Amino acid sequence: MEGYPESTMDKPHRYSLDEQIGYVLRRVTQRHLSIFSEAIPEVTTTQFAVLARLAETGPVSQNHLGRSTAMDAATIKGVVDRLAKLGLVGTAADPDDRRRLTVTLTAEGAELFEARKATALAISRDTLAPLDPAERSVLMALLTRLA
Amino acid sequence: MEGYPESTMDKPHRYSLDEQIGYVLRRVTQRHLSIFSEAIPEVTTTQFAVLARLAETGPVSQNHLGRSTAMDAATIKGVVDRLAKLGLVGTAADPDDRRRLTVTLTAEGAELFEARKATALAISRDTLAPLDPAERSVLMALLTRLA
DNA sequence: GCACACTTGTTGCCATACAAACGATTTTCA
DNA sequence: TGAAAATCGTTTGTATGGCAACAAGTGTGC
Repeated sequence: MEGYPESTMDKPHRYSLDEQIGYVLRRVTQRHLSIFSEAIPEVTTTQFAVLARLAETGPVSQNHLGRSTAMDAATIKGVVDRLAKLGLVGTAADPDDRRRLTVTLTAEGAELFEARKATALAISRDTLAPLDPAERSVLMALLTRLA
Repeated sequence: MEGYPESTMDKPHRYSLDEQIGYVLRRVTQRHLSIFSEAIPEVTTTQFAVLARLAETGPVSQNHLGRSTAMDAATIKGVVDRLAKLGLVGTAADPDDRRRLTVTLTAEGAELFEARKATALAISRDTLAPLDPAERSVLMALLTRLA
């Protein structure tokens, strides 16, 4: 029971919303999404994540793509559908496994990703702008351990 | 380095999705939401945030409540509607300003909040569990500066 | 006193996010 | 081999979260 003043026994448990990790995470995420959509209006953050992963790994099944981008099967389906409608990815049946749907980056998708890559990196920097370089490293290291 | 000039020099700009702040934030948030819904299935994180704020400040207008919990006017309406359906908050017209809708914590709402307060604090601790106390303080301080 | 600007709440649309249920297919193993 | 288990994609339902447009009410300046 070490390290938590204000709790553990029979104390009143003051609850300060503004100091809760979940609330702070939500606000930081909101700010980041705002910066992103301002700089890259063509696609959303999750859509861009899918493009980035496809550019990294090449064609993969839809389910596998979802797992590698931290998306539920239902969620990745919606994202892929919208990217397909935008012409940025294509889908094809897998001849070896008829359950599988292989997702591929189209030429337009690859082009858009390459064209916005530098901007996306700038967005990450802008999100972390209030911190100095050393603090950014610390934050990223700590956050990564919570993921 | 102002603006988003496509690329400062002509560097290749490697883009690693897993090292981007937005992606890490999303994954940490997912883990937190999972811990929360497991421990407090009755309401969602945003709904609990509204209960907490109401418990702190007493009755307020719906719009003001939204601003003080970082929610869009459209979002806070949905949250209040669902909390009202659960009987945890009540709404009443403001006699002085007929546009205003005053939101109040009901007895059940106040009771639920008091009963789950300690659990909610435990959820915050669980989310930060992979870090030691000193690291938790650093993370919260840095994150707060990004909000 | 009155046009104009602002605020408040509402609605609709789109995009995640997850749970649950389902059909089709593939794999496993008794 | 053949039934059970696992996987894959889909659909539905619920809940955020943002944007845009809107009506109604309030306030201000002239």
